[in-house]
Amino acid sequence: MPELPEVETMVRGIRPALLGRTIVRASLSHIDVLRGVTRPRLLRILTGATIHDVTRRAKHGVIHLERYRFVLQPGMTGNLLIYDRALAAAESKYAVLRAQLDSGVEFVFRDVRRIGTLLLLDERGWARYDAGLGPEPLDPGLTVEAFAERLRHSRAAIKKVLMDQRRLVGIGNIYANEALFRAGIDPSKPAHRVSAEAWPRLFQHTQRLLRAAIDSEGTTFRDYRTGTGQPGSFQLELMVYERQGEPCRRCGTRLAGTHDIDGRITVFCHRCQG
DNA sequence: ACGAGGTCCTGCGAGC
DNA sequence: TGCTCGCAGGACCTCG
Repeated sequence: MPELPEVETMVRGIRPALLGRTIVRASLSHIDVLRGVTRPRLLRILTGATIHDVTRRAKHGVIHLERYRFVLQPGMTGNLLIYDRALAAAESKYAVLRAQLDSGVEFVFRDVRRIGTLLLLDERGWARYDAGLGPEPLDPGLTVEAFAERLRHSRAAIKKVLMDQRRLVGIGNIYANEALFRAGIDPSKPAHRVSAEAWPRLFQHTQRLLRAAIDSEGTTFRDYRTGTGQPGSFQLELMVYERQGEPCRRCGTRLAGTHDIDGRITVFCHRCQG
């Protein structure tokens, strides 16, 4: 489930191969991933386009073309991949978008479940898209005050608020669970009741967690791979996610699992996250 | 304005 | 063995 660290890793992985390259041929196997653009139009614009930059915004990859930004939202099982060889049958089966570069390398958006989406935005569209997203948690300009201010007014559970991309981007279910454990905050606590002294802790642990996960090239359970096809390794460092029923790594208490918040699996330690 | 809940997708594993 | 069903969840939508 690509969240900020996974998308950052994929973008870093594909960037060197894409930078300055021209797309000589493009194909799209399913149109249900497209938003606001038709297949003929997308392929017409991609073909012959030169890639000026590849960046990340929130949990999305952004391929900068001359007049457009091509936004790839991996969703749950989406991958941004570079191949310097022919694809095996199993690899091409789920290759939703394929783009041959003038270097001979192939860029692929692979997505088994196709919850992922593709957007082609002009400058106005990009501005609207960007404005609808919250700040980047690793932006050096983001202060603890601004972080807390954006989250603390909601009456919803802090875990749900932390995952709300309009308030703060990049955090999904895995890192929300992990950040709240590391900060010692009960995931079900309404955000407006989180204590003043807990916000700096949450801010610091969230940043530290995301940086560590990037260093480990993300968390791989099943589908996620780096831009060059390697699994990440942060799954080895998870404290709570996928560990319900197992002992807390800090105090040994049996970790609780619940679907009570936003219908998503929440794992936490009753003792460490009182 | 805000929050809750439904929908899209397919592979996988549990249960019968 | 072979089937059904529930679940995984990011983004987006509608409804209250």
